Amino acid sequence: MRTPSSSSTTSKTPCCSKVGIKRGPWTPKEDEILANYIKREGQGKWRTLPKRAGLDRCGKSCRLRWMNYLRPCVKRGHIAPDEEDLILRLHRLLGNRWALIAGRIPGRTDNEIKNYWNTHLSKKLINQGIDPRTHKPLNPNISNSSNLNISSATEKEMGFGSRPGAIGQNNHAKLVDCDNQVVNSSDLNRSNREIKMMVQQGGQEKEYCNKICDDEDIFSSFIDSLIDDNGFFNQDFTMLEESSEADQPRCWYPMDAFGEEQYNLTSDQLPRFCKYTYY
DNA sequence: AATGTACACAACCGCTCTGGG
DNA sequence: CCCCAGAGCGGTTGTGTACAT
Repeated sequence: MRTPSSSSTTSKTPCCSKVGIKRGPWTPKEDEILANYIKREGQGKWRTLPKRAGLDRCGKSCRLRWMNYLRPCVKRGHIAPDEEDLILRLHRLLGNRWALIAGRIPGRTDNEIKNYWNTHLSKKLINQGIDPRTHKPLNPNISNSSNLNISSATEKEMGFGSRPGAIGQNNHAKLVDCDNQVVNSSDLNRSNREIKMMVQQGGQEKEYCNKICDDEDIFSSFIDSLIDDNGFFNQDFTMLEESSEADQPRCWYPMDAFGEEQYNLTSDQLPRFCKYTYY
């Protein structure tokens, strides 16, 4: 790890400019002091925490050590195949938003996922002929991604899609914001969270939902739905139908899930994404 | 056995965002 | 509106270790 003599090669001063602040690997004793202090006093006020706890570390270092290593909920060890698949899907949706990705994988930290991505998954994708940044084939001539061992969910397109199967050939969909600008995956948790879905059906573009993602929980559910194999994006849009109850908030759901009968469903019975997609 | 190389991951850095005064 | 401190994020680096020569 870094030693005091190996500090940044730039001329900028490090965050811990104080002489005498210890850097580099944490000792078991330091871990114990930090963990005991946080258990006793709680976390926060990182800048002053080292002094209060009696550590010769900077606040940032303490925070990092706690968040990435000492927290009781941190799960360490081998990344399971299902976790790996989830990381792949989330990265395809969110890009290098490690904290956001980590937030959806219980017990894993952003640092751990970032490291795992850089040391394992990016190389794995490259070996499979996939650009790890775009999740698209490195060689444009290779279009059949089913040979590339990507789950169906990771193939979902956020813009207009035309992938036969999950997205019908004649019905394409895109997510747009309130200005009708296409929302890319990297924009999903940015400032504009009013998203609606535009679906092309029979030559016409229909608006299927809007005003979603007004708060973190709803946005969180929206992300869930995007990465869920059984979620909306895996439905064939040819099966979409609208509720027509005039005096109730209308929402859409895939017909294949409920048949063509009159809907009489509680919110709990609706697909997760649909719960929030009124218009 | 000695040396070199590649890899994994903990830790650091600079930057941005947010909220309070 | 501005300033500042605190917190958090993503990119990068350094070191220990496993493996190859």
